[in-house]
Amino acid sequence: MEPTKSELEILQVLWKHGPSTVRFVNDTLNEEKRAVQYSSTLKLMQIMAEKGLVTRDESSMKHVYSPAEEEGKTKKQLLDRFVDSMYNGSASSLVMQLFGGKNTSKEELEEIKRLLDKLDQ
Amino acid sequence: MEPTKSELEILQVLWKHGPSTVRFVNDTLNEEKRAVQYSSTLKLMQIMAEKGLVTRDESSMKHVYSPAEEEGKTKKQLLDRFVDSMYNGSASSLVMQLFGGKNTSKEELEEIKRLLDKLDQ
DNA sequence: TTATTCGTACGAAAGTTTTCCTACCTTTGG
DNA sequence: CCAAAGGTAGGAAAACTTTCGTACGAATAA
Repeated sequence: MEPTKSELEILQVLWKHGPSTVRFVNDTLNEEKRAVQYSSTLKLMQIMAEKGLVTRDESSMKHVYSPAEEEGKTKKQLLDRFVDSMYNGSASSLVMQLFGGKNTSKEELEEIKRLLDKLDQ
Repeated sequence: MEPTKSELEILQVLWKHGPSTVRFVNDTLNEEKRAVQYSSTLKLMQIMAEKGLVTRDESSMKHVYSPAEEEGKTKKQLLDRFVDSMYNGSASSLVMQLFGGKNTSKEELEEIKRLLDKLDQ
């Protein structure tokens, strides 16, 4: 299923830091993103567990939540959806949009091409 | 302001076909996307006019709606936001995600590199 | 032991987005 | 002229997302 905006923020924390408690996720969100109450984060993570976006280990009193899907898999899925809805499925259109502006340096373009070369082998 | 998902669908129709009536947009959505009532599309487009996402010409009885912003400008904005929230602002991460999978052909990669070369000049 | 702290669960409510019913006006075809 | 078709406006409601107060049990420290 599709994570919402807030759910995605929580997933990012889990992907970055590994299996975590609600307390940890909430603290991280408050540091890195925005003020939010513990009970709000808890609620959201409970909903995510119901939806199957995360799993949770209830063996200890402090439940430990883990992402249900790999970061790459979920992100690729969201990216593909984005490309479909915005660029009619054309990845190269997206790339042009991304680098077509004036604010892309020669160096950055070279870097990208180098990365693409690696893929090519 | 940020278009919502449905609003974006409407903008896409307007960008693709130029200034249009509600009737035309609604028909197009029903053909290309999903079943939706005329009055729903109307309402949405009225809201978009209020928000300033579209302008409308009321001189005729059939109001004609136009996108307020250029397609490229809006899309670049949304794309940048996407890169920020998903890839921590790293465009090359996104590109890797996009082409990193097994399902990218050599030809497609070459095509992309050719396009990047053009930008480089 | 007992008060405090920390955890979960639940429900309500607020905010946002989407949908559509209905009233009412204008245009059009017969 | 009159009925039918097609247009806008507005409000209500449904659906979805987000927030948080509160109850209550478990752990902890004094």
